[in-house]
Amino acid sequence: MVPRMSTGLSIGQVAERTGLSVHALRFYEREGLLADPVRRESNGRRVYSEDDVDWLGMCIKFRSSGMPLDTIRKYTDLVRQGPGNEQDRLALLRSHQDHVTAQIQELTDCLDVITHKVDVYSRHLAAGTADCLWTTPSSSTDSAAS
Amino acid sequence: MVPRMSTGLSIGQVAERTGLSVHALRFYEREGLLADPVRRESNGRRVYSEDDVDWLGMCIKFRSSGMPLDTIRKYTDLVRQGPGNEQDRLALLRSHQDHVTAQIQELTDCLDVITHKVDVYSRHLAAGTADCLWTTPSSSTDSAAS
DNA sequence: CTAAGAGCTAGAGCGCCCTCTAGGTCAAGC
DNA sequence: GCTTGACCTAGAGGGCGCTCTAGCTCTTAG
Repeated sequence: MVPRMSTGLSIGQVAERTGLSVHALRFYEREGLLADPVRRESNGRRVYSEDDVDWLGMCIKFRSSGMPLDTIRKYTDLVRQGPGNEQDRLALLRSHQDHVTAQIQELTDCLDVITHKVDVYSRHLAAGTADCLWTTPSSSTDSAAS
Repeated sequence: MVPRMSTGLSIGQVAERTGLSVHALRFYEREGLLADPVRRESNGRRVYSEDDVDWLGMCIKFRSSGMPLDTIRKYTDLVRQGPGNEQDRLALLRSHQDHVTAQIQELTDCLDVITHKVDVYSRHLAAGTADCLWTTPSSSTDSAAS
């Protein structure tokens, strides 16, 4: 089943497309993160399909939203096992969805704090570059901005 | 029994309040993340002030929004140096603000992908638990959900 | 014929951020 | 007096996610 011979990509090409390093690609493979085993040329070189690239794209999304490699492997295993475990996949995805949502919330909270500090400093700097204010390096220095 | 004066907290109490471990608190201190040196009792034990706790709270916000310890240390150094470097502090904060904004964007994108997959699986599971569909464990298995 | 360049494997190394251990002090309670 | 528990220091250890090295094979261009 080689749907498209037309696109058989070398590891270097996949690295370029995905932004992952060749090292990372081999590493991901060793770690069992690829849905199906990468084909090899007669000389042993990896040949990636478009599906592989798509899958890697999904892995990258998972990773960049903080899913540990271990969890990606679990998901991959489920998919590899084939039909019948969709509720497990769904549970895993939902769990991650919750996690990402929580992360966004957390970051949004942090952003509020940071933005507030930025505003305080901006205003402080705008209102007189002369440093007549701010004479005490004590507690008020920064906590005023918090 | 350590009901101190209104402000004078042991490392254990600070750990409890902040959620950091006592190890982490000592580690942060070693790493120069505290605005002013922690006071000590005569016996050498740390005594934290409310300001220290506030500062730590800010560090935690920084950390949980992905600021490396190194950057927190730089910020701390600026604050410790006292007035006169507000534009530097502001630059650092703005830079982090951008970073956090980008992270939120990234996570939001990931969440879209994940939510889409969740929807696909939900629909699939809702529409017949019988697994008459989904017969091929080949490419369509998961990429259909992507 | 040679050299460059891409690929291969196995495994070591690294950066970050804690976390834990060893070995000790001190204060309070039984 | 002895144990318990919170604290101390210095430094080792560990998890994660890559990244890099060593030593090799091929293929291709000059």
